[in-house]
Amino acid sequence: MERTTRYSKKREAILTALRQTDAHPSAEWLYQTLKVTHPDLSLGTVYRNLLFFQQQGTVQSVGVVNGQERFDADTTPHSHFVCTCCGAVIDLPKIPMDANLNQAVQSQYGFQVERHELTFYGKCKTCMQSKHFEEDVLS
Amino acid sequence: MERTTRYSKKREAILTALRQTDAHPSAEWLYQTLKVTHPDLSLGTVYRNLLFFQQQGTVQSVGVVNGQERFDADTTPHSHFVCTCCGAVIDLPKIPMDANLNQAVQSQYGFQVERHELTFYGKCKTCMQSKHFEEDVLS
DNA sequence: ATGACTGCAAAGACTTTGCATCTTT
DNA sequence: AAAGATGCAAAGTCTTTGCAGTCAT
Repeated sequence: MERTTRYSKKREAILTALRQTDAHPSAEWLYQTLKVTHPDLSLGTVYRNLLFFQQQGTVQSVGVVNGQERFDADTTPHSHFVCTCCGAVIDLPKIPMDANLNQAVQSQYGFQVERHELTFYGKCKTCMQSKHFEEDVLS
Repeated sequence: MERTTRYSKKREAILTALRQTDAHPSAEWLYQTLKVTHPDLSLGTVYRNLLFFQQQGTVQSVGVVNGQERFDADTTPHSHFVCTCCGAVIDLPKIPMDANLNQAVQSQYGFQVERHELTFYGKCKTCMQSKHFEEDVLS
């Protein structure tokens, strides 16, 4: 039996929120943001729909930052910068991904490569300017 | 006051175990492995020492795979392959990292870039050969 | 009506932490 | 003796899940 998909107001709201931000939010962020307009939203629903979108290919995880998984509605290949100080995840459209690398790994190692991620780590502008020498939140 | 570091048998064992494998193990893996020779080892100690090594720069995290953080005692820049089927993390020494990219991001975006990671995702040879069409364990 | 979707809360998984004890220096 | 390191267990976070009720088709 094929499992059918039905419309859901919450699901639509979650995807819309994810598409309207470039913050690569966590489940918690989406939950807090959407609770304003959808007071009866449940955190479990956010998690369930994020999983749904990932299986659908609509949304991709950009990894775990500071213990929280972060999501991106832009599934086209692009690299990211992660601030080890504040945890911000920022798109780097000017740093292109090399699609040939997948093939290179595939032929040199014999793996079946689906995609790759290019992620930079360091301090974002805001954190660079902060006079306080605070500890990085990331290892 | 400066905090001094003292020798510890357990700490040495943890680092040695991490250096002797290329499996990019999790804390749990190290704990289970070392419990054989160090029956009184505690999982908390493994976590505490992994944090210690990271702050020291001796060990690096290669990210969270399947909910578990994975560690690498090889801190020289190199790329990785993550099997989305079995969770294996494999070094790709033949796929070099481009050290210039850090500088490129730094000058084009104004961030203070410390390092970058290049990670490929797909199926390893073992999982490719498995006749069973099992679900990927990763999203 | 059927079965997908949700809220709620409990459970699960991984990691951190407090405190008494043991070790290193 | 002083202070770091550990064991143990409790606590803390983030995520998943069971179930009864709700909603879309």
